[in-house]
Amino acid sequence: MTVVTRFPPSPTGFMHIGTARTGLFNWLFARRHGGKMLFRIEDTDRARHSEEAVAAIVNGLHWLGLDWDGDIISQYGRSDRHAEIAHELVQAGKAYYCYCTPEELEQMREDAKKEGRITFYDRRWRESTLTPPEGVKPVVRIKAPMSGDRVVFDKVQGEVRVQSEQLDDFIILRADGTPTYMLAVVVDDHDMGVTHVIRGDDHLNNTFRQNVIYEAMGWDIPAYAHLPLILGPDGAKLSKRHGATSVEEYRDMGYLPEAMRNYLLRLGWSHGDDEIIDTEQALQWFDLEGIGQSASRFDFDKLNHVNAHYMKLADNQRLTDLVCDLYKIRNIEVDELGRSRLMSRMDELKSRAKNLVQLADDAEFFVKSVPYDFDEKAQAQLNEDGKYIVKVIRDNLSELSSFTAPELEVLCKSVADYHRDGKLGKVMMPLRAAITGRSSSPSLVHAMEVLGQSEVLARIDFALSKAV
RNA sequence: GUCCCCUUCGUCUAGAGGCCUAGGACACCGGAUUUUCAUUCCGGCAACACGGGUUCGACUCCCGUAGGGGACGCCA
Repeated sequence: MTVVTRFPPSPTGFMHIGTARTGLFNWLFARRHGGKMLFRIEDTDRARHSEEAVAAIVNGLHWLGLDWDGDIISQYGRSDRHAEIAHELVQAGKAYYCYCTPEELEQMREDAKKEGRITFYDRRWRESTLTPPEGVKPVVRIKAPMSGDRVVFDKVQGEVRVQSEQLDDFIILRADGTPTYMLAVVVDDHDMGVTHVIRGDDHLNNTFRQNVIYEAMGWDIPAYAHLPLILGPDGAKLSKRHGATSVEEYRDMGYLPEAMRNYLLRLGWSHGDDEIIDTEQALQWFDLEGIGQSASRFDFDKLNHVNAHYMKLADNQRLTDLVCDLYKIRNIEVDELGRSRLMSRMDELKSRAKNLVQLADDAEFFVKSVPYDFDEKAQAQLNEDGKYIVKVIRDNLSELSSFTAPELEVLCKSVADYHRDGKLGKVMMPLRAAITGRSSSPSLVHAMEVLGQSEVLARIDFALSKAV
């Protein structure tokens, strides 16, 4: 049997991080078994049908590096088929028309609440021979079993059992003839040949309802795997106030897609003590057995750590492109010279940064040119003492015939020996402030080499003329 | 409120009755390296929610309590 999974987001206009993880798991499982992952938009509700919203999800998926098989299916486009099944069930006596008014339902709901029941519909039209009231468009309800236990065998949660009394005759077709989600998922999953339903825990209860439809139609029930939810760092449901909830936000914060995949994978799935698991490895290891049963909290520290790891592995050319994209957003023009400076120091830059934004901050001085700002700490470095030593360095620098890192280091050391008791920091810090405008930077002598003699001298002159 | 699910260091987790003096990773603390910051490398702190069973033996199995999460729509 070929494995077929599905990725069925609601078109909300962005891709929630939980949706992304579910997508990743479905994708890994399908690919691992040489199967397919289908992509379906859950838009039975006409109001949800939106091209832009779909595009946002597609972009998120692309960025994450996941793909799918076949065309994107719209549930909205399949409503005739859904309605057909609903009517078939009515014909077969497994579903029926219900003419209850919203008021009647509201009343039943209140009564149920009073009695502490989970179900509320009293099935008054189930076997009714009453004449339908005038002018009321009926909904179609399915006949749910009224006694015994219902059981779901879940790949993650194990055997889950519930009493049939907990299920009522839920609606499968609305009064306007459109299908409800419950009907649409089942019909679509069946028609699309889905073998494994891997989805959020919040659907576990729905599974019992959906199985009623499968059974009424005599269809095979797929394997289920319900993933525990991702919570915010404080244990509450992950929401906007925790920071980022959508994958595009993580992209904008400078995380790499391969790092997100690794982090998301480990959040709720494990393979012994392995922590760094790249996608290639995951494709060989992923299984449903490794999925944990409890909800997990999103931890930025760990994400940062994983991301830093993948930053070090990333291709320099690619990182340079990504950083230049960030500079573009910052309105910083990067010419060929700037690019080549970035490239030549990328090995060091990427080993220092936890994410792209940090890398961009760290390397900004490479792409800026002479009038630039000095941050507070840099200004403090350029006091009388600082300026004095920078001036000394400047005089020596201008006479240097070979402007390379080793020689620059020797020079700085000798200046430190001669003027500052051998304390190299006393020399480097003011110099760093002058050249980069900041109090911390990558290796200064290497940076100077890359910047070149005339640029370094120009920067020093600028700093000396400007600093207080 | 009713039903369902969950419960190992602060966090992510390993653990399928004796391998556990409970392992790893992140974070944190200390040390080494370093021109700053960061990296890197060592070392340290830190958990089986609680109460009952079952068993020669329970982190592992069962029951209960507490806590957390989810579901209860003509939403998905």
